[in-house]
Amino acid sequence: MLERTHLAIIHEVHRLGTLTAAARALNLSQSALSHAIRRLEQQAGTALLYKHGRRLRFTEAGHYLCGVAERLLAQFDHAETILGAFAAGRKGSLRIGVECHPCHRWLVRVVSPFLARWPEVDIDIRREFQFSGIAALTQHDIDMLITPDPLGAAGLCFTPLFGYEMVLVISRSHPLATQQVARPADLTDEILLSYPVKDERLDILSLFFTPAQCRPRGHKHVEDTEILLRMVAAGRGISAIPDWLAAEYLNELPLSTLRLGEDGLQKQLYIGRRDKDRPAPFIDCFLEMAKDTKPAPLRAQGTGAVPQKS
Amino acid sequence: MLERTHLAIIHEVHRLGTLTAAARALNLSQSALSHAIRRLEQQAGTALLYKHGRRLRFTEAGHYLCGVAERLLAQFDHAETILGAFAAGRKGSLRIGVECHPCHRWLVRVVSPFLARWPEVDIDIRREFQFSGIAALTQHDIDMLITPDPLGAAGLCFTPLFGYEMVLVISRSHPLATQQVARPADLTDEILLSYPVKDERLDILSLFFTPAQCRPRGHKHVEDTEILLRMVAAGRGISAIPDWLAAEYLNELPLSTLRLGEDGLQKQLYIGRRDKDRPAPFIDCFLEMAKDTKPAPLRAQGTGAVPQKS
DNA sequence: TATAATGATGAATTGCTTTCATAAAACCGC
DNA sequence: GCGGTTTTATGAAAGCAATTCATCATTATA
Repeated sequence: MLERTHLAIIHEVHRLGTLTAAARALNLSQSALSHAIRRLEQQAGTALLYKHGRRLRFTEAGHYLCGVAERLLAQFDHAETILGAFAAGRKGSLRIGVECHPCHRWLVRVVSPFLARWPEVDIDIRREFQFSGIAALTQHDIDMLITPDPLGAAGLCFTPLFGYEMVLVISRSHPLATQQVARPADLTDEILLSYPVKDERLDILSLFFTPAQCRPRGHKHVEDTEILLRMVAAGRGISAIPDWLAAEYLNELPLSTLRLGEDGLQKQLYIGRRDKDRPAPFIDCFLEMAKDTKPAPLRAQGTGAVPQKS
Repeated sequence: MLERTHLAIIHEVHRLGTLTAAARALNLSQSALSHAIRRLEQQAGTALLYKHGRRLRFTEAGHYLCGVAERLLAQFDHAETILGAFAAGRKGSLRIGVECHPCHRWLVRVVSPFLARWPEVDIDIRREFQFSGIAALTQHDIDMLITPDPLGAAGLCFTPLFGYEMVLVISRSHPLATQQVARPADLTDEILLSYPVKDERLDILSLFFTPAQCRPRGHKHVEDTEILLRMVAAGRGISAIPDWLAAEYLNELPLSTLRLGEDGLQKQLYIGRRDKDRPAPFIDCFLEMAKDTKPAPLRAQGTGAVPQKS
């Protein structure tokens, strides 16, 4: 069986011209090389080298193998370099799951500088999970989960990123736009626009409407934030989004924000990972960068909700 | 050091899912694989596999190595196949030296069918040698030499291919065109046209003029047979070429051929090789095909020389 | 022609790989 | 939940293949 050592021997003999020199270069005895080549020749069934004077020359088969050696040895070396990068924690991939739909905008602000700092790390962002984000994390489908709902599961740990408030967005021409606070009963005649997520994962339903035992008149799913907010601005529905996300659109679109209930709908974003993951420097770094990247808070405005400390 | 066996193990574990199955496939014990992987991981400084339930899953580094394995193992397999072809004598290269300029036309008639029969054999034809063709053969610069002058040298052997006669070619309108035989003294006023070869290697000089102690009025070198013969046909000189080569042009060009001296200038073409060369089937085959490819003899014609038995 | 350099070879040794025996963990069916 | 089964991990012993050592043969060099 052709082995890497054989290729190394062939290569060095070709490079240095003599067995003796090649042996020195490989920290082996001349005898070892002679034996090794002989064995290889017997296995291959063809000569690779022949004596010419007191030096060695390559047969055709030997020359061929020489070319193979050059190519393969380079690939071995490269593979070991990459493996070294893995070992040093420079290289890797980070599959990030996001359970919070509007977080995408914030996430790209973390990812861009991260990619610049860790050129050998690949990032993959996933938003769809077969069961839940937590399950995907435990099953090693993803390496990190960004979620507002840190459901405990064995072997996972969650780090808080920042707090925010879910606010109601309505058209600026909406009758309620003059109020500061919205109550469930005020909204029973509205159409709720939300990301395409199961009802139980929509805070405005589970934490606002349901406790008050009422619900909006209708509910439609919209995939894209921009489109969702334009529909709200056009008076075709209401929605609940994080305050910092609303902040980004208040100048662009005729929107107003209202607090959801007296105390507001306070949330916290978490980043979760597996406890036992080998501590890769770039993972820690991603965490640091994520923690340091706070979204711009919602500026207080006439008809808007008061922003929360984050 | 990353070895082929490591790659094979990684590959089989990936393919079959469990160490036990991979061990069976590799005719090794499960323990051997476990130890081998552990060693590799320690050397690499990074985990490659981790337990997930009672099975194994790949880490990122492991996955990377898996890709490396797939590529490298394929290359190893391919290299061994090629080596097998060398061993079986299907593959190789044949560097053929030609010391007889006009033989090129004959040689292509041998080479074309040979290449079709031995698709894995490369042929390289060389006509220029640093010293001589014989030297090139002994020094392994070429593997075969086609020459009319089998100068003995230790370790070489020559096989006769066919006999031929060097004939004088002159323009059909030349005064001598009516004769059958040319004598040196008849040609002292002519311009000799020859291939660009040293004088001592020109038979018409060393075997025809020099013994008669005379020489042609002038001597010019022409590289290309076609051009050389067109110049002869135009009356701008005379030349000596093999009878079978002349035969090919007698219909196309207004040429006449004359015997050089009473007995003609008889030659024999040989193919030489090194004694100790491993007997590659394709080399023997080339020899057979060369022996079987006789050039078309010169048809007897009114003003031409009588063709020799070959 | 003596000398140095190089490769080849056989026997002894070394060292790595493999196996064996066994433990530990995890899944499966009842 | 609890044996039974499947799978990996591990330490010690065994086996085997690669390496070395000592030496010879050959060839180039001064």
